[in-house]
Amino acid sequence: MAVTIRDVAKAAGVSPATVSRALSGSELVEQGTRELVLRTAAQLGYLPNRAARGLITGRTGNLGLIVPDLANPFFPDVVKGIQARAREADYSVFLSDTDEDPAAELGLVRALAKQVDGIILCSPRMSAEDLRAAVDCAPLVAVNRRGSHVPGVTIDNADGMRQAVAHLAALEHRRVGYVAGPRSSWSNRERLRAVRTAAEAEGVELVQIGNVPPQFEGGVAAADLVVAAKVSAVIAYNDVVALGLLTRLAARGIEVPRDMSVVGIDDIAMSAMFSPALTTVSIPKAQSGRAAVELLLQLLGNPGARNPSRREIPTQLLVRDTTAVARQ
Amino acid sequence: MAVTIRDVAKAAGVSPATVSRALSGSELVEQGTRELVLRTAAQLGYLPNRAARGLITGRTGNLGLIVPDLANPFFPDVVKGIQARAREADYSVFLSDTDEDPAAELGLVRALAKQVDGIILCSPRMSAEDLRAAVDCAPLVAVNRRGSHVPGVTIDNADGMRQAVAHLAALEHRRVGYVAGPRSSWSNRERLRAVRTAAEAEGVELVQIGNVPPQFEGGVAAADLVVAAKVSAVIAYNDVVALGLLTRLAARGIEVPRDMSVVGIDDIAMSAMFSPALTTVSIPKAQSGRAAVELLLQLLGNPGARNPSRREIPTQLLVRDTTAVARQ
DNA sequence: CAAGACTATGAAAACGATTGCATCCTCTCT
DNA sequence: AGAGAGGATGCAATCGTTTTCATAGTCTTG
Repeated sequence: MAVTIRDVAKAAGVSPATVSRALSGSELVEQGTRELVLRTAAQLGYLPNRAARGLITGRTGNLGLIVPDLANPFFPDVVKGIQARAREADYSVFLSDTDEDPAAELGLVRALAKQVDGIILCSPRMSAEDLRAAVDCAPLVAVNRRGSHVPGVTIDNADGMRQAVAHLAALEHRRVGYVAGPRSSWSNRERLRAVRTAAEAEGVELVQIGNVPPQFEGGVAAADLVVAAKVSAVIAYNDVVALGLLTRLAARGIEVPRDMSVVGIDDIAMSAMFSPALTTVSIPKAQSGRAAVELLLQLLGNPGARNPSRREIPTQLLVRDTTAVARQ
Repeated sequence: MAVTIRDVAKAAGVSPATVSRALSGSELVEQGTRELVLRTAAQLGYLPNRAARGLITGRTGNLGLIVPDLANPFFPDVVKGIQARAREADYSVFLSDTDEDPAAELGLVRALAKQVDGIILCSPRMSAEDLRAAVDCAPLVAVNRRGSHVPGVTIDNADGMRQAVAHLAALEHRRVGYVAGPRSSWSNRERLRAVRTAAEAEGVELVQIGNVPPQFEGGVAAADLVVAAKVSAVIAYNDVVALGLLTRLAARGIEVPRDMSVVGIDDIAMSAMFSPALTTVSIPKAQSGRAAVELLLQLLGNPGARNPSRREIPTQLLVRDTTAVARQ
C-alpha cells in the first residue's frame, strides 16, 4: 500500500540506509546519489512514516497545547500564533480544551507527554505543585503564568496597568475601580498587584471591586457594584468583563464615557466593534503564541538548559471611546 | 528511561505477549493473570508507546482537523465539540488553521493524511475536484459542505431560512434583503437558495445585497446598500456580518428594530451581548462537531461503507431584539 | 482411558525508519 | 608503487508494540 523507504531504495538501486541519509540531509552521501534518491522519492510520492521514525529517534514531531476554554475569545488568536509557528518548524500541534477544569490539566499533561516532544500550557489554573509535577512530565512552556522552574511567556502586566492608570490619571480621575477576575487566576493576581502599584505611583485611589468570573455575566454583575463604589473610572480584568459592564451601565442609564470611564484588557476583536468602542490594554496574542513555541523549540534543542528561559510580551494601551475626562 | 511492555512482563513474570493481551482487553487471557498484569502495569506507571503501536497496527489514534480561521467565532465552538467527542473515543486531535487560504487545504490534507486515522474538514473552501482528491487521501468528513462522495455534517439551512423568513413575514415585512457572503462559500450558496425558496413560499419579495466578506467590515459596508435597497428587514450571511450592519445602521441614525429588522445566522456568543441583542438562526455548533467525529469513527470502523453517510443538524430561530413589526 | 478439543501462554516475526559499524573504493603521500 | 586515509555505501541491529503460530497443559467425551 503505502510506499516505504525500501521501495524508494529498490527503485533508486541503493540501500535503505542511503535513502534515509539522503532524505535527512546528511552530508555523507554523494551529490549525484542524493539527487537520484530525491528524484525517485518524489516520483514515487514517498512520505516517511512518522511513527517508525519516532520509534527510533524518540521524537514525535508533535507539540501538545492545552487551553482552558477555546470559546474565550482571547485564546483562538494565541492558538493561531502557536499553530503558525509550529508549522514553520515542521511540528504538528495537538489541541486539548479542558473546559475550565484545573483538575483535568495535570492529567492531560501526563497523557499527552508520551505523544509529544513538548507541551504548551495556556493560562494554567493548576496549583503550583501540580505545575511542578507537570514540568517533570515533559518539556513544557507556560503562557500567562510564571513559576519558579517553569519557562514561560508572560504579559507585561505592570507596564500595561501603568499605561492604563496613567491615562486615567491624565483624564483627572482620582478614584478608580478594578473589577477583579477569579481569585485563583494568576493573571488576576498579577494585574491586581500591578494596578495597585501604578495607582500608588500616580497618586490615584484604587478600590477593588469583587472577584467575578471572567465572563460577560461577570461584568454585568459587577456594574452595580461599580456604581455603588462611587468611582469615576474602572479597569476590568479583561475585555469580556468590560463589555458586560458597558452593557449593564447602559441599561441603568449611566452614559459611558460621560459618567464613567471603562478600560478593558486583551483587545479582543469584539471590543472595537462594540459601541462605544472599548479603550483597552492590547496584548499581542499571536505573538505570545509564537514566542511560546520559540521557547519550547529552544528547550527541545537544549533540554539541559538550566535556567528556564522567560519571555515577556509588551502591551499597548489603545484609547478608544470609553474613556474621557472625569466629570467634576 | 520510559517503562516498556517488557519491563511489565518481567515484573509480572509473564511474556510481553500476555501483557499486550491483558491490556488490550483480549478475552484470551485468564482472569487472574489479567489482574496481575494490570496491577503491575499501574504500579510501574506503564503507558504504551503510541508510535510503536501505530507502527504495527497502522492506526495512530489521531484525528486531523482543518479550519479556515479559528478567529472566526463560529469555529471555536465546533472545535470544542470535536475535541470533546474525540477525547471520549480516546483520540487526539491535530489542529490546523489555513488562515482562509483554500489553496493550502489540500496540501494540509496530504501532509496530515499519514499522521492521522481520519480528517475533519471544516467549511472547506476548496474546489470540488480538490475535495475529491482530498477524500482519496484519508477517511474524511466535511463540516458545512456537501459533496457527492464526501460524508459530512451539514446545517439544515433550508429550515433555518424558512423560520427566519416566516418570522419576518409574520411581522408583515414584504420586501426583505439577504446580505450574501463570499460567492465561493458553499454555505452562502446554500443559504441564498434556501432563503429564495422560503421567500417565494411566504410570498415575500427577496433582494440579494452584495457579496461581502464574512466579517464585521463586510456588514459595515453592506449597511448602506441595505438602506438603498428600500427593504424593511434583512437577513445576513452570518452573525458577524449582522453585527457590522447593526453598527453602521446605528451610526446612520437608523434605529433597529423600529426602522429596520435584522436577522443573523450562527448565534455566536457576542450576538446576545450586543445591544440590541441580535435575532438569529442558532446553529448547535458543538453538536455539529460531535456529529462529525461520530461520522468519522463510523467511517473508520467500517471503511468499506459504500454510501457516504450524512448528518443534518437542525437549526432554531432565536428571536431577540432586532426584529419587530414592519413600519407602515 | 485414550483422543480430540480447547485454553492459556510464549517465542518470534513483523511494522518502517535510523544509525553504528564494517566494507570497499579511490585518492594522496612518501 | 605501496600504504594509509578518508569518503561513500551497505548490512544489520534497534526502537516498543501487536499478532500469528506453536506448544503445553486441561477438559470433555465416547
